[in-house]
Amino acid sequence: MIGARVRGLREEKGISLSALARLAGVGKATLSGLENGTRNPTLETLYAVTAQLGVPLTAVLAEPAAAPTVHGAAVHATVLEVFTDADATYELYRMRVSPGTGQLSPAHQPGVTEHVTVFSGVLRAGPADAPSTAAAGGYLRWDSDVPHSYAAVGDEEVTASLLLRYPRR
Amino acid sequence: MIGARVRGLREEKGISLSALARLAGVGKATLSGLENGTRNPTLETLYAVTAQLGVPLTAVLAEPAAAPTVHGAAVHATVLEVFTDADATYELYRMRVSPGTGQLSPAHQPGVTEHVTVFSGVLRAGPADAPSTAAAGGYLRWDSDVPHSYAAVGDEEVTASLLLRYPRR
DNA sequence: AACCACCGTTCCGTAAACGGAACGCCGTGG
DNA sequence: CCACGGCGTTCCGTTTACGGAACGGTGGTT
Repeated sequence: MIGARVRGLREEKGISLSALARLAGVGKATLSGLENGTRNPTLETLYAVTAQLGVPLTAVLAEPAAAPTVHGAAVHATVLEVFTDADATYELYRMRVSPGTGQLSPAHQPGVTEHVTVFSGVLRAGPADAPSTAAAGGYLRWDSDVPHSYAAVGDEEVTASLLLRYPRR
Repeated sequence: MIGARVRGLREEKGISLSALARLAGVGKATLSGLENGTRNPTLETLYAVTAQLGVPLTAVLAEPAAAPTVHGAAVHATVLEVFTDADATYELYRMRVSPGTGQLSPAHQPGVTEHVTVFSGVLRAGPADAPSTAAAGGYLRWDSDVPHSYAAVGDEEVTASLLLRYPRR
């Protein structure tokens, strides 16, 4: 599954397995085995690869505790970073919302807030009974202790960053 | 360096190397080598150990030093992601601001905007002549075509995400 | 003292992750 | 048509991370 993430990131960059192996200074056999999950890579190997992909190691490591990716009818989100401090835990996602049907998410714990900055497209999101709208460069924030919705306005896919803040209990 | 973190976490728990190795199901030689940095562990090994320590893998992984970073007197930022679409280019940073002296950044091109979500601490930032303040969970946004400043309020380090938006010219 | 339990390191044979080279496959072009 | 280059996979010899067993050191008990 970490192999799938590496492969996904690589294909997103439009670069071949051979080229990435060359750039990262690892054997093609190594990278092939890593992507296919038939090897158990060392940190050194994994770091060489992720560094060339321009992402932190954490971007490809599955977190059993927190939901690494959130899938839904319209929303696809991948974790960029998880951060914990004395007061709260933060999860930073890269989010895509497909045009068409929206998506409804159930309520989180009280105190949880969501913060969205829109990269491209127009997003309508927030509490299910009172969503707001933001275009590229815009920002939305809401308390997510009630059911909330996400939807792309128009027929363009929305790209955004989503920050989830879980206060310490 | 990752070995030092593992050792620190283990000693924090007041548990011996032998005991942790037994719990995690790895050899004492393996754990010893890992803590002393004389081995280059596989993911499997590292995960077995961190799981017994009760921390996520990310807790012991050093921040990727090879990632592009922007340094300043008080601000330290690393790129998480760069994204380009038809209208603009976005750069998403993880940012830390040290307490004490603030930092002044020169103006960017007209139309460039900055968006900050604070993770921890209290940040005062924005146009140099009219900065705003935000605490953990707060959000700031400003047009950065004028000189702008960043400063930590109080003596706690600020952690935040910074999104820079460069409209297409 | 001797004994014991446990500590962390080192030694060593085995298992496996490594890189390089070969392989088959597929578009391009002479 | 058949080279040719680049692709991803597989084969294979080398390197090295692995666990078990020894080792010396330390503190507690009799």
